Amino acid sequence: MATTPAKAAARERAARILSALEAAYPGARIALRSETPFQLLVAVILSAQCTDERVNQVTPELFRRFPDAAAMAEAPLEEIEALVRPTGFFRNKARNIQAAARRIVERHGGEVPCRMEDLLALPGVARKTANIVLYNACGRAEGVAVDTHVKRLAGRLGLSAETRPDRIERDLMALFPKEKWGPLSYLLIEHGRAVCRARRPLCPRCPLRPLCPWPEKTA
DNA sequence: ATCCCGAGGG
DNA sequence: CCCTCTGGAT
Repeated sequence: MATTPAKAAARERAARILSALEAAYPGARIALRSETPFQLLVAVILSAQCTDERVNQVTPELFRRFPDAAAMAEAPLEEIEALVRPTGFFRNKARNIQAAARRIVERHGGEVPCRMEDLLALPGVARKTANIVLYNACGRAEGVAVDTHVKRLAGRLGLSAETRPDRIERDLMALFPKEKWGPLSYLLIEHGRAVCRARRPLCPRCPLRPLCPWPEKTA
């Protein structure tokens, strides 16, 4: 594999950032609650532009009524809409959840497929959602889940100068070893929530301060 | 680029 | 009021 001193230096810096994150957030992992791969998929679809806490408030009742793909495929759409309304975008989310459930029943025997190509073919599922399902339900990461937190932190930390999620993901995949792709998302998300917040980032108490090129806005 | 969409913080 | 929260489809 061809490499350059600049790329090696970038990976070295990325490794230091990763070590600091692992030390600061030893328990970082997915916060969405689910019992099965299908429930995980539904929870991730619901998490778009919504806090995971709110998703966890609606999923217990949703999964009690429609626990698997077969049940969700037959559910009255209005009922799904009513149950997921607090998460926002409820019509799109309900429609996508049911359409995905039907496709899973018809083409995958009722079980969430563990192939990237099959996941991306599900309505409402793009790389961010597929990456999370692959890592958490299938036990292997084929990429880095780039959500709003990862996007923001990658920019501030100088890990990527891109704005498109797929390009940010490509940059992160080049910077970190494959076995870190899965955990990396949760470390960045945890840090993004606790310290490197979108609005008033807490730079003075940031464990990554010496490694961060972002100009501090707070004193 | 725009739309979908609710809830909470400041 | 404006911004943000684990996006995706048109």
